[in-house]
Amino acid sequence: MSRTVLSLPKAGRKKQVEGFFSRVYALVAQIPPGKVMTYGQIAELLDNACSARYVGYAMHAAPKERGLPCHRVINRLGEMAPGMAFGGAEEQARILRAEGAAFKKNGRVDLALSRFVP
DNA sequence: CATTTGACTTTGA
DNA sequence: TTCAAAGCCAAAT
Repeated sequence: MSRTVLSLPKAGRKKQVEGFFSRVYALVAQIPPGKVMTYGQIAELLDNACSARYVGYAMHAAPKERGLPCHRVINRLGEMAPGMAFGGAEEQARILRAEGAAFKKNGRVDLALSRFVP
């Protein structure tokens, strides 16, 4: 099977793993509650030195223990991670709504209002 | 060092 | 908004 999950830096690993992932973590950690950011937005803030694809990938490898509000990071459509990254898209939407994020009738986040702009 | 893959984005229809 | 295809960059094997 193709694990290819790029295994995120394990806690027991050496230092200096902080390459691209930690950078995303730091940025996501700066997202205030009630606000969300798109992968492309983060990628752009990272000096465009990376592709939006990898930004989301950093989330996939982002350990929740790190206190990383990955649930505030969504795609440009205002949708969250497919499948179950947080327990379900509905659960995810509920969390963002609890933080005060603006939601559209479509059930998606209103990026026009909840987009975090540094 | 080359290949593969991916929580995305953009453009066109 | 949705569907489809291409582009993109970085890390793992």
